[in-house]
Amino acid sequence: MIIATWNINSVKARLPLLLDWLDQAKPDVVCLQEIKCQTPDFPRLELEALGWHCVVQGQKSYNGVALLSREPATDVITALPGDPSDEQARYVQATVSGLRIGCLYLPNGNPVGTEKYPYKLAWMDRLVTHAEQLLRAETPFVLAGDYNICPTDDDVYDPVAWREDALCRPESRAQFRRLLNLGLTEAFRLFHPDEPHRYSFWDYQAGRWPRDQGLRIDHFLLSPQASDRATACDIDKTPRGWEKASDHTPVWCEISG
DNA sequence: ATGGTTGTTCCACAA
Repeated sequence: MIIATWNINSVKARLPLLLDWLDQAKPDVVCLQEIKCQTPDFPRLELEALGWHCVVQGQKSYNGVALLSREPATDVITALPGDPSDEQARYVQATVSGLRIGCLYLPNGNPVGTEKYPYKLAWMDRLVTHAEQLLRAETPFVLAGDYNICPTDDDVYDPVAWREDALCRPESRAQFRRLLNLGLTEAFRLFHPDEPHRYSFWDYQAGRWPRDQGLRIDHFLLSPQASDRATACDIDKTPRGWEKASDHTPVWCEISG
């Protein structure tokens, strides 16, 4: 079973590229972030006609997440628990073929010094609490998405320039490590322990893509039972080079059984 | 020090 995560930066602007990539990569589950549309405006009919089941949590203008699956999705959750007043569409979760899959779009947190940064850290508090709850069930799960966190300096093209950014600050990285310390495994590093400078995002500005100056911020965190079954994880750079590309490229993980 | 894009919406903001 191939699970992919892709921040597509508007599902409407990116639908042709999404359909091309689904056709050639043939994933079984796709976690999408930044669909940037309200739920009724999601291209559900087009995707269902191609055999996809869709779980969608949209929002006007910003954010928005969706989970596509070849097999039906059950036990759907459309918000991260822990703050009923949070109206930002950043989390959906469903069970597909016995595997529980969370699709998340973690807050960016910039500029640090505004309310955006504490919102990010508080959102990660809630994610830690939610992961603890999932672990108690002792069933395999995957938390996939745009974490807006560079876990280490190896994941940044210029660590000094990015040191104070919300994606790299020590408090952000400490929150990410709390997830690992629960017993979750970061899938890309499991299979690529000695490959610094592998990125999943390249800014549109300043020639970052042609110079390969990127960040690795799209991740898979695996529960112990999911980690046991993981067979591969990699970044598919190809779609970032296409015309009208998203600034993120897909990351995928294979889970056996 | 500067660089200088994209999508959505409205006359900026978020990334």
